[in-house]
Amino acid sequence: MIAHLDIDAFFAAVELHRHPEHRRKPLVVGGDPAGRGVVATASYAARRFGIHSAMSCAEARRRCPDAVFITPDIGLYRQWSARVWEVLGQWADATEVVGLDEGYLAVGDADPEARAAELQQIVRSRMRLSCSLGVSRAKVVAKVASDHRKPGGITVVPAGHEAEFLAPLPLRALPGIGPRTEERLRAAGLRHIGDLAALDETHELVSGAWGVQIHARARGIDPRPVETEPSERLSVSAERTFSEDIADRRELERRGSEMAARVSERLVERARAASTVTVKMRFPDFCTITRSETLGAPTADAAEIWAVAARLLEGALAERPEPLRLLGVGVSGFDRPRQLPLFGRAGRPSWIAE
DNA sequence: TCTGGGGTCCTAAGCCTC
DNA sequence: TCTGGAGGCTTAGGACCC
Repeated sequence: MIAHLDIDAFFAAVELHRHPEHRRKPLVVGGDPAGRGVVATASYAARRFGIHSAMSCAEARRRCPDAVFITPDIGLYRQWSARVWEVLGQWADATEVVGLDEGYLAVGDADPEARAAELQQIVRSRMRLSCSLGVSRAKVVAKVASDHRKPGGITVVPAGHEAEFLAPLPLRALPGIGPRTEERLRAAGLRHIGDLAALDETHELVSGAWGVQIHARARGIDPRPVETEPSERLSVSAERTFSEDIADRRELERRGSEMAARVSERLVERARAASTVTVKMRFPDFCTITRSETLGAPTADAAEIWAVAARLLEGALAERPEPLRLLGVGVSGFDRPRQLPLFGRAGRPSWIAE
């Protein structure tokens, strides 16, 4: 059996350990409520005001002017997360960490209820954190189940009852169905996961690789194992939403070249070079476009990455000469470098040709 | 007054090669 | 030499996730 463990309001819970004086107050971890930030995590006290993840902080403050707002400290959450999964790793046959606050554990077939309670107790006693667990034969069902009784709940779906468990739940409860897909499915008259599961395999909505997969998952079929090896990263990027839209080209170039330098640093840290450069631009109306170019040879050099990105930015702004709300620089298409940089000059790894 | 940042995966069109 | 299909690559965008 596979358990999905999800730490309840993780960022907020860590902040409450650091700031016990806020324990009784609604707490929001996220951006500046006076700026363009959004809510990363809201404590359960804040959720009672209708505040939830991804809501703009300005809206959150409107809903609860007395809430305490805290800027996320990702480094701290990483440390906590690493400790949680280190502890859990000693108690499960295998663990797969997904993000900072959740993951899967292989827990064997004997008394899953007791195993889940044991894991929950370990997180509570060793880390003083509350978590919810879902246990099932199928990964996707375990994930949905962990969300079923939050916070602090345990839901075990016995083998053979996966489809039955999923059937009455709303479409959005199934991972992979976001607002757009829900809208499409609802337009076709579907309301619950069971409606999707009941579609004939030949139905147009469940055609294509994605359709076949979501159809299988709706029926509780998910053969993915617990993956203990973290997958290789496929892209690296840096982006920034500006506090005010920027029209000035020189300012955009300054910000963009900084992002290229950050991306380059991260490539060098990982001893990687990339062959595709992408720039992302978001205009004041929130319309977002990307432009990318694939180079003849992979690079990790900040100046080279920025030279390509700047050209793409220039081209896009020639087509649409408007201020930018967001600018991003990213790279993908990784290649192992020919050799590791032993004595490379700062900002210019040694494997880049002079 | 809305709407982050860093990712992955899928699809589709256009182009190229075999 | 022309045609057409298959399939890969590049590019762009969309959707989704934590």
